[in-house]
Amino acid sequence: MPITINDVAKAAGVSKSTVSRVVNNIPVVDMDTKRRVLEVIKELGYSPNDIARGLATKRTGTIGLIINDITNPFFPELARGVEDVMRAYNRNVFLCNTDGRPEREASYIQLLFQKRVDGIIFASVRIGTTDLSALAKRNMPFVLAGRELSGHDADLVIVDNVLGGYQATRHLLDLGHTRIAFIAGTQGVSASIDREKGYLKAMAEAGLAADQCQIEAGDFKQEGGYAAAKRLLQTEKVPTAIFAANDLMAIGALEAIFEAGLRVPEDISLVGFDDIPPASLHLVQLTTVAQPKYDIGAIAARLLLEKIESPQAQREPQRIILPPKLQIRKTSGFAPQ
Amino acid sequence: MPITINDVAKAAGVSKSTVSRVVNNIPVVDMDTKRRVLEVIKELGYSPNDIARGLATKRTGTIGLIINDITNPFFPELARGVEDVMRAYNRNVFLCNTDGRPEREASYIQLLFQKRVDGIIFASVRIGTTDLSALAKRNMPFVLAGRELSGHDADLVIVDNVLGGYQATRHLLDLGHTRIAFIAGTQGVSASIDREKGYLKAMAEAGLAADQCQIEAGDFKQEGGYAAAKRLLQTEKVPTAIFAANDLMAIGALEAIFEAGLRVPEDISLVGFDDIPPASLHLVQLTTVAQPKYDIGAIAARLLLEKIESPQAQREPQRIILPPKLQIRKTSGFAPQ
DNA sequence: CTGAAAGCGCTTACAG
DNA sequence: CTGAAAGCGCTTACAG
Repeated sequence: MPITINDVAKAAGVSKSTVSRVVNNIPVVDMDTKRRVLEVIKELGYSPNDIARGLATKRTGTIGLIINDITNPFFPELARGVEDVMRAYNRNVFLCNTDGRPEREASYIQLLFQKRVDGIIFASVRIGTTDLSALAKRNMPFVLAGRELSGHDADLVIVDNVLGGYQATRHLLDLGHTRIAFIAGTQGVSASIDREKGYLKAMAEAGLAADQCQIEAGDFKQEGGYAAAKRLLQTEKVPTAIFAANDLMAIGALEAIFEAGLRVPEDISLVGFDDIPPASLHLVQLTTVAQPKYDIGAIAARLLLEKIESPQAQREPQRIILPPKLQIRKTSGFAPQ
Repeated sequence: MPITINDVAKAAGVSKSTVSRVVNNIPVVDMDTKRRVLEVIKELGYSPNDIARGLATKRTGTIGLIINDITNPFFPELARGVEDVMRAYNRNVFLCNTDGRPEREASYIQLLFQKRVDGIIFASVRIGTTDLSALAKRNMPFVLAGRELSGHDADLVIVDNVLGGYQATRHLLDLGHTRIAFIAGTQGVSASIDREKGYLKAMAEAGLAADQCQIEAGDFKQEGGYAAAKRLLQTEKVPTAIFAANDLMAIGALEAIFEAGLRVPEDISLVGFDDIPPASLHLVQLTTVAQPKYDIGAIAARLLLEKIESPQAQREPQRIILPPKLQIRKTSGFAPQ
């Protein structure tokens, strides 16, 4: 049996109240008794039961991190960001993969409720409205990371997707391209919509009308990027540059381009978004718009801790918008004549 | 305030004992009262407090997953494996990154104790002996995934590293190579030692004496592979093939080889180990020995659940050895004349 | 500065 | 089949 606060109290000749006070560093207790209790704790190897503490205080020191899939290279860095700050505050984080499936998200939220987590971070997942009201009903603190939630202003931290899309397109325009295609991400997702906005804005500024824009549907996955690029290469006016709404699709597009026997960037330039680790591989060298993935996670974690610490503070939801950073590598070059 | 078992009991006109019984599906309770209680539960939206339950039962339904770094592409799949089976059993998993630092590992173990996890999975981390005795003292169920622990036979699930090393080397020998170098992983780690054993065995079988083997020190990281390959390329007898103890180092080696102006596989063949996602990228196409990463995680999770469910069963520790699979891609070819 | 007591929300023998 | 009671290991007013 693990030893409890009672064992310590008995051995130190004090009440468990005092033991509790020294464990929680409540300054009232006498120097000498504190020392004695501390000694006994060390001697017995006592470590407090956070479950019992959680029942008494209604704080468990745990949070949930809900993501699509840790196997998608966008997420590990973000997860590290949240874990690192949570660890610094002695919090533990539950890893929850939903694969973007609403029923899984709902059941995970339910499970996290039962585990009485102190809060939840939703990273790049779409939250259903029923889930949202469930969160509200329980008064569960949460923050959004990497994706907006239309029609609901929650605390969130994201990159400036419009600006990022603009930067990518601007870069291509500066290289002399005019036939620039855009491969969109999953339909209806704010990240894709905003990157597209940036693309359209840059195109318009360059005097290229909307009907000169080519937008191809994608899904944020490698296969979707591959298929979209394939379609683009079969159009009458093959673009000289492609901006893909994320790196996974850009990598898929790269494959399609090579299969078609074209060179990058001599024949076609390519720009992605995210800067996932494979993008910087020596063999890939993808030009892309980097998101501060680690920071997104870390800042979201700090924001959540704030909300947990001062739940009564009915302050406005915070929207933290981080700057994207164009990372020029080898897949973008001057437009062919 | 969230509603409790007492609220349900009152509303249903029964004692909380019966509510508890229907919640836990204990078959004794009468059909009608069960139905009534179930109705009230639905109506009130009651969900049991797992913290309180945990205090009473000494089971929290949580486990810890201790890994080096989720950002290392080896781990996400393994983590998915454990999470998927834990989710299927309504368990939650705490993600713990240690970066291989012993003090972090120790403090995480401590934290997980306090959270009263039901068990711990250690994936590819070295467990210190003090940590080991702490686990034993607390009677904490644990299993090892992906790495052995010399001098202690715990439950573990790993790939057959000796066989994998043998397969990789054999493949190179079959292609006519004789000057085959090996880039080792972190010193003293069983995975590296065993892969080297497989390498030496294959070399010996081919009649190549130990003094014809070139072994270069590495660290399982990309930079280490890069540096090791650089050194190999500067030796008198540049090898015609390199077997790196993992893919990250193989990718680093690839970079060094290209920088030296050599072609792969025409000038040098390269084989890795693990089959991490970047290895299969169209642009990389690394020949490698695949580990069933997902399965390692999933099987470790099942093993841990077994241990948790029947702690008294003093059965022998189980050693589950999974077969590796040679994945031939584009970085290995016939030896040059 | 310290202790006794109540309470957090469950489970589980023990009676009936 | 059901309920009253004790207990899980803490915290936290409340007295003193």
